[in-house]
Amino acid sequence: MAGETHLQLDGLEEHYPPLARLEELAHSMLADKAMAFVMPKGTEVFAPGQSCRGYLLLSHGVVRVQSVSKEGREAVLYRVQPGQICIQTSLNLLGEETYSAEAIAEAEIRGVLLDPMTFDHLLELSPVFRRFVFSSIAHRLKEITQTVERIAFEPIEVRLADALLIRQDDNGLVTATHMDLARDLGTAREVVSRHLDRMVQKGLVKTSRGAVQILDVEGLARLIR
Amino acid sequence: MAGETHLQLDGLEEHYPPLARLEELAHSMLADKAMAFVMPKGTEVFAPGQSCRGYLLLSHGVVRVQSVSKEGREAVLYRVQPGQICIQTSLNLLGEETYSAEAIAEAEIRGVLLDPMTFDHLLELSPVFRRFVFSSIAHRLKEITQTVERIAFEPIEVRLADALLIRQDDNGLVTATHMDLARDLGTAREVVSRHLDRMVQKGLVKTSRGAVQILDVEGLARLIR
DNA sequence: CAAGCACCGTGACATGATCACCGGACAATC
DNA sequence: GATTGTCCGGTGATCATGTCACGGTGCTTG
Repeated sequence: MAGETHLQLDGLEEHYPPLARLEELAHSMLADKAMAFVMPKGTEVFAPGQSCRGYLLLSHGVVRVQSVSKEGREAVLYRVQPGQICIQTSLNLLGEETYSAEAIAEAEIRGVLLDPMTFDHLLELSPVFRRFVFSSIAHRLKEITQTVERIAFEPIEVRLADALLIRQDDNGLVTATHMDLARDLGTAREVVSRHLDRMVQKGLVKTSRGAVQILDVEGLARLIR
Repeated sequence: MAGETHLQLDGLEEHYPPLARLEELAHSMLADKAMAFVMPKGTEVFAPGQSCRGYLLLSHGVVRVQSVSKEGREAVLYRVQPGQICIQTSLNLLGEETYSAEAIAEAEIRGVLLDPMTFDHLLELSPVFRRFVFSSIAHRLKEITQTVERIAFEPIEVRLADALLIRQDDNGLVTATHMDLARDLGTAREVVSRHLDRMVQKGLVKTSRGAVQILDVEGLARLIR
């Protein structure tokens, strides 16, 4: 049983080495109280109204956190990668006012769930855990700051090239509709279509229904610089 | 001496009541180790390169945190109000990569400076302090999320009306150049000038060199809804 | 008072957002 | 295999915003 629970932490430690050096007491507490979870791709980890009771430590998969406007447009704030905390939950836990962000699992996600009390205890007794939490928060804040910069200052073409490079698989294939990409960038579908057109003209990509095939990674990367 | 230091905390407690209920030990530690500071209006609290060694707890004044693009355009990320922590410093302290945000005192600021070690000790021994820190972070994250939403979804007119209402003094006077307002919104001066023109046409405001006089607060507020 | 500078106004143009609409691709069904 | 409905993508018109290149005006300083 203990072995099984310990196994659940391995994924975390792999992505965040310091967690492997957790103090004896903290480690056993984490292994004891943390509840492993698996959620399928597409799960809404948290939504504007509903609050998720606990802190999520991610070991596998990616969570997209996005804000939704009244008119239904969306923009990605940041993505939570393995080895990080989904601190958005702490907002809900602290009973802040209504909050218009939602989190969606972009792939199957795995990790552990910490109840608020255990989280607080770990903060209290483990300097290592404190560093882990704060570096996670720092990373989050940095990402969202870069999001602001991109939306405010970068032209769509650059942001689109960026999104394509991030979403490509091993073969340079991006499985996403124009609408998906538009949501990612916080813009409209037509705008994405037109820019993809230009990229096709330049021989950078090839488009098909529901997917974009990258032909020239180097060329896209040059656009960004 | 102790009395004097205690006095420095009063401002904080006033804005964040829970801090007044700090545990005995934590309170004396805070009073003992925290260094009071006063910085004049316009001080650069931290800049992209230079890192400020410590955590700032603000009791008076406002700090504007903004991001700066390569081309020199700026956009306000959020403002730190009295009773809050300037957590941006924690980013620098954690040795994250270069960071393109800067913080500027919009008025004379006062508060206390906590060295990293004391900060960590307080986190360890005081549940109240932990709640304070996390609610501060939650607030920050919420503000910056709203910033993303505003930049991505709100038309300039609305954001300008918002900025004017926020910056007005007791008499409805906004002491700022068009350029200042443009920086606030992350847009260009000309855009602000033209929108102010329209507001003048509608009788909402009156403009003069270096200042905008609000004539119809209700009208501006209606624009925002 | 002359020069310099900060502040503001303006027109032309490029880019992005919005709206309305269309046609093709795909899946499910009969 | 034909029919139907839905999702996906293309297109033109129009408006909002950003960018560029000016020019003017009032304040300040020598």
